[in-house]
Amino acid sequence: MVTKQFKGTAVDEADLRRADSLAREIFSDVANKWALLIIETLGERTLRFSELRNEVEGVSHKMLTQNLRMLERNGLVDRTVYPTVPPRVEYTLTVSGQGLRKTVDAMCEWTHRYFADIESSRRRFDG
Amino acid sequence: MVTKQFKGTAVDEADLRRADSLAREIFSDVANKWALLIIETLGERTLRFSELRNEVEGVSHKMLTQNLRMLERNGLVDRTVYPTVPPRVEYTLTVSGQGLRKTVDAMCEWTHRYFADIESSRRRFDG
DNA sequence: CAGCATCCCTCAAGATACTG
DNA sequence: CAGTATCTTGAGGGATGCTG
Repeated sequence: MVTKQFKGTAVDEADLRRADSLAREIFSDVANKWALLIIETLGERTLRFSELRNEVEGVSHKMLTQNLRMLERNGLVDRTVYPTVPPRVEYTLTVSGQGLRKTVDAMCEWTHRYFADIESSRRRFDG
Repeated sequence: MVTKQFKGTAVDEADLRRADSLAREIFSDVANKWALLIIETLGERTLRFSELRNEVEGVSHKMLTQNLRMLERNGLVDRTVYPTVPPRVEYTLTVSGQGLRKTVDAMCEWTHRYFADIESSRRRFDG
């Protein structure tokens, strides 16, 4: 996230600042619990809204909608509407979404790897 | 994050459920903007509270304290207090903290890699 | 300097209800 | 079924002041 400054070169620093603030904005969008859980749950599958609702433990209708819109806006998920009655809407990760998913997978692996450490650290801290 | 159920084996399902809910709790602690930015900022360095405050763009005194406590509790950062006047407190990532940092690095790389895609996707969506 | 406590307010998020 | 809109609440987070 740290942007090199290239001070004294021809690089326009205003551009760098814009890019940096945009990067932080993307990071803020993506670095939140629900977004990451949705990405992890989607994985390589295609799921309907209601299926996601069931699989993402504890997410409300509203939060799911909001986060899916945000992920769609950033081009991380594709949204396909089938104009049937009742409507059917399917979500799937895009290429960039899959890319992010790999990093979320790594976070999950990290959780399992240090699970015991974390648990004991908590006990030490709390006691 | 998905825990295999091993249905019909000797594995105690209650244990699995406890582990699963703990994993989700850890994930919720860690998967938030400030925690990840702090981890990324610390990197391989050792920083004082005030240095972190300056380097983590936009973080308030209170949020920084809260998140550092949380990270300390989970054993991701070490906190060293030098009993001088005025006091000096230094923070550094632990081994597990470094492990998580690698995944955050990957997220940052992802941001830069898909930066242009995301920007254009946003324009398409907003227009 | 770092941390804690207090106050206060905004906005995030749940509940509910209505539409295509 | 999926999405949007409205209302309401309370927790998140800022500002301030005090302490070791």
